Amino acid sequence: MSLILQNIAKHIALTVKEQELFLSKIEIQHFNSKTILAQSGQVCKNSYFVNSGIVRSFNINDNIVEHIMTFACAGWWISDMYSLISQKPGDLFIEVLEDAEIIVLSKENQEILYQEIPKFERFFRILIENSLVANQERLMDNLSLSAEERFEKFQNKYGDLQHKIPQKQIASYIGVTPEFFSKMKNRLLKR
Amino acid sequence: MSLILQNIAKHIALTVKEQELFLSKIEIQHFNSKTILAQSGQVCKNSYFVNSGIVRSFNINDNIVEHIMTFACAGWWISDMYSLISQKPGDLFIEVLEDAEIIVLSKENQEILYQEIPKFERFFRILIENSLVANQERLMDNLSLSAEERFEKFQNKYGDLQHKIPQKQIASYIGVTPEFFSKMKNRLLKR
DNA sequence: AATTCTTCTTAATCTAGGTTAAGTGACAAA
DNA sequence: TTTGTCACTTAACCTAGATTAAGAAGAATT
Repeated sequence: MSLILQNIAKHIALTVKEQELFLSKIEIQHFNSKTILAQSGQVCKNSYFVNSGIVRSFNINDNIVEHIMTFACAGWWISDMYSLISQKPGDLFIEVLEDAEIIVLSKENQEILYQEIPKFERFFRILIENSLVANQERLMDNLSLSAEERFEKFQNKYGDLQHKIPQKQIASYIGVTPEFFSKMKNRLLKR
Repeated sequence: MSLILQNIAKHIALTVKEQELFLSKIEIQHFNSKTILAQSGQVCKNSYFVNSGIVRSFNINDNIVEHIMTFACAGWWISDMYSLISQKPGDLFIEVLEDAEIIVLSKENQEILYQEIPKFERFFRILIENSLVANQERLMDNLSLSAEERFEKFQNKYGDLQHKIPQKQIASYIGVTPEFFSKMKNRLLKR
């Protein structure tokens, strides 16, 4: 539970009362692997903060091909921002990859937090700024780097996550087919 | 001048006094085409709001290849978010493509606005949320769509901008070489 | 008017990564 | 124990888009 308070304390200072109010607005839940937290075609109602376990978000295009938007491990927030903001049906799935303890913050409670503790505007602004920066970097990487270089960046960003998830999901994240990823990985091992 | 007040009014309501305070914190400047507003390797000190004209941000990788992050036309904000937030040297250039009237908001004044009119936390949070969503969509498009489809999306997003800028910059935005773009365009015309 | 730059084009050739297909091993269900 | 499913591999072949190079036409400098 302290993980999320630490996460908040990095950016804003809450009084004890504010902490209590915040805690009253969230819910801790345990989800098993393969649980779907949000679905393409439906309105996303929550933000999720991962206490433990692994979660991913991805979309599926016409072809049945999955593309991973992001992974979230302990200490990360995850949601379908488009759907959450617009309250229209989104096109992301959010799925638990490894049994997880997750803090659920509903959209309504988030709005209430903004009203009751305006500092949370700042907190979430900073969170989103950081996501935006990370996302812009990833976009540029996809425009200018080779698959090998993108894999290297993935490794730096996610550390040992690579050994906890099926490798076809790493392929999907860096934007290549599982077959090509397998070939590439072997090429790298032989060096 | 009213353009930026409209832009703000879309998300937060300011009193007349607050409007005046805001206006005292910004500066209107006119820049000619080719002016560089921010440079790779330097700390970005401002956010820019385009009143008229066209601006772009891009980076240059080892090879001398440019990759366009975004275009900004009248009514759009543009900056190097990474550098602006972290106040470390960035890797984007921001350049005027067509003579422009631009509102300059310095990082310091932006921080002052947050303090004096906390509603601005909300305003910029919403702006950044929208950028994040747009950026995530573009990332997914780059992972899953062909060059042709990405061009179509560019056209939908930027309308007649395509006739105001050199076509090699469209190529750079969608992530192909100018040669390939030229070929592709002719293929499309022949349909 | 001549020169230089820049943008755009065309075409030949090349390659990173995709597609298809077949096979292996691990493990879960029946 | 068999059947199925899933993750991964290997290999042959294919293609979107890159690279290289050359030339044309307009715009900008001299």
